[in-house]
Amino acid sequence: MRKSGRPTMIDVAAEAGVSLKTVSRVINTEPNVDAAMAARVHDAIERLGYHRNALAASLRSGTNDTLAFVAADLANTFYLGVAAALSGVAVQRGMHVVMASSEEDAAAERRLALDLCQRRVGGLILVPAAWDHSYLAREVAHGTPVVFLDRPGSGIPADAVLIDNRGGARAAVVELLAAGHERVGILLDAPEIYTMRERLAGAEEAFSAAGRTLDPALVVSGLHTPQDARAAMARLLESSDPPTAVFCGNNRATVGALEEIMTRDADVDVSGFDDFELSWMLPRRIRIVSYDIAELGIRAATTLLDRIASGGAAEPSTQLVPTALVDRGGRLSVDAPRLP
Amino acid sequence: MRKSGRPTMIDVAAEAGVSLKTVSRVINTEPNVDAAMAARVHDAIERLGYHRNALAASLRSGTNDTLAFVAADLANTFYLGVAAALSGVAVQRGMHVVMASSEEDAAAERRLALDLCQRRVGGLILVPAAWDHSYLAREVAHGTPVVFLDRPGSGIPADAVLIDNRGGARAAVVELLAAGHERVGILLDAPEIYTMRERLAGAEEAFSAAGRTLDPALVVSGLHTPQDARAAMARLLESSDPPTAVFCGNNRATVGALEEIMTRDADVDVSGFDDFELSWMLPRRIRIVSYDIAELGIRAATTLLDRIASGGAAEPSTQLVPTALVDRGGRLSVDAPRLP
DNA sequence: ATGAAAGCGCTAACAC
DNA sequence: GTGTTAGCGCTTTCAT
Repeated sequence: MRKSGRPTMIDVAAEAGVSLKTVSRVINTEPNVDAAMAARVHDAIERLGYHRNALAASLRSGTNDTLAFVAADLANTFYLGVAAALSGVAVQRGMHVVMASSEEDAAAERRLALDLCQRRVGGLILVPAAWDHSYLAREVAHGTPVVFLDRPGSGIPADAVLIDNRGGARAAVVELLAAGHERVGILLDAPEIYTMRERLAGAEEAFSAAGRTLDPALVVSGLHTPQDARAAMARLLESSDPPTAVFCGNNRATVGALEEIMTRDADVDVSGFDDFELSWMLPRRIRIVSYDIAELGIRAATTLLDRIASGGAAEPSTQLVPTALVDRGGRLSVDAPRLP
Repeated sequence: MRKSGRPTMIDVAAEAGVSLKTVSRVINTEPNVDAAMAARVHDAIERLGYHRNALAASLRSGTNDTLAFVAADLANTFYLGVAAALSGVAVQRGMHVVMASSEEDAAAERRLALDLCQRRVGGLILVPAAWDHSYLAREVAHGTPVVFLDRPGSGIPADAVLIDNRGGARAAVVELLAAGHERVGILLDAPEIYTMRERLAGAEEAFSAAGRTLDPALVVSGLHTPQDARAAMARLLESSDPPTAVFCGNNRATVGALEEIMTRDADVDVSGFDDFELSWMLPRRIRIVSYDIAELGIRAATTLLDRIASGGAAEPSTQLVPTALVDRGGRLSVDAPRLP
């Protein structure tokens, strides 16, 4: 019997008067087991309060039913939404999800990712904070598939699930230009961030398509908080030739810009990437490049699970989640999105 | 060498020309290892691209550096905030966090919790969806500590980290009564939810303290979405003797009530439990029972980690995270909270 | 349809 | 200081 700890399969086998292997067969619902024998085993399991040690099973079989999600910032609702969606898909398919946050730090990402591989997770979903991911080459080669989310990775064969950043930004700016705006400000987070570069590129494409060029004086980068964005917006509005419209590269920039604009009651059209909670409650109408956050998580999870199931034969793919330009604010709509 | 898979400690030992145990010592930075030997081992590790198999280590040692967090609803920003805080504390102390969501379903909670115990997680942080947790008695007895979060559990010795629901609600309603409101509506989610019962009890305490009693006609329960709350608010406002103030039991109720009140431009004081994003941006002043979500996660994680470290000797404790009654909306404040 | 034996990769006792 | 020997609890051969 158990010496001090939990009951093991051996204890169950002894209790049921069968062999170890029979217990294993019953627990894993393998075929070719006598019903009466199975019943005896189940009885013994019940009596002993036995629970299978998944660690041991995983060690022996080499399989693992845990996925890992390394986000760039788990405190961000975006990644949290992704995590929830991921988790839902995984649990539905009998797997679990470990989550961790790199806090946008390349070294932390590397440490976490390798640490999770040490735990022999079944696969890795990674929001790149690092530039180069060849440090994962061995893990991928040894059968731990990786899916990049939100930003592309490099250095290893891996699938990627991204947002159509360029297309979404282009559509938003095309609209501003079509509305006759001559001076359009652009507020962005750090250019080191992939999505910011793509969104800026999208804005530039819109200008090119209109046969115009973006005024560098109206592009402000490195805005990390709404406060940064608010200050930047203030400077733009106080300049000699202020913008009449602004495109914001993410929801923090949008909120900051709005705060300044609303405080001044300035006449500036606002368009921004990323929806945010209660955006529909804003007293002023704005346009938002919106997309389905859950869709991102669902696609990443299914892509990873499929690759695990298939053994990783197929070519790495890159999926783009589409965006939509929508109205927010300006009225209290009845079909407001549910507060999570 | 490796037959097909990853290199093992044995491979490293062979490569470095030392024994298995020496490699183990080097990897676990045990004392009493010759520096030169350690260097040789590190070289071999580097050459082979060896990564320790944490599963095997955990199986053998019986310890596990993964914590599990079973939330009631991972799509809720509240639990996500908790999860992020938890995760931060855990990673800081060299542990990982697995997250799962019971979706407020007792059976799902049980399945998930036991499943995670099968994985021999080091400890469990649980938001109870079930009423009875004696199904975990064996796991707790076998050394898997449990901490209940947000709601108390039952049937097992376990720590709990809760919000001061009663105190917060009482303070909010005391204030409404002190402001001279004769008729105060109360909007709540399902009474099956512990926090709702506590918050209602707090409201009742406030009435008692004022020598008054709550009018049952003004208490509406079972409001799960903002839409439900909005409809309930509409009914209250259309009644023959409508309330002049309303206390909302959670942020969904607050948002729904506000939507109806703002649409009608009704003169109703609003006070609600739970802060929410952009609440400061509301065009109308409200009062919010606020608390530090991260604090909840941090306390739960440290409590669990301490219990794991101490072997679980101490008596189970219950901690109450304090609340504060704060102003929201009514103006654009400069010190707006950061958008996550 | 069932069982015996081997071993997954590592750590914990003991030797030396 | 270092090596040798046992297992952790399970799944996987392979035999019966």
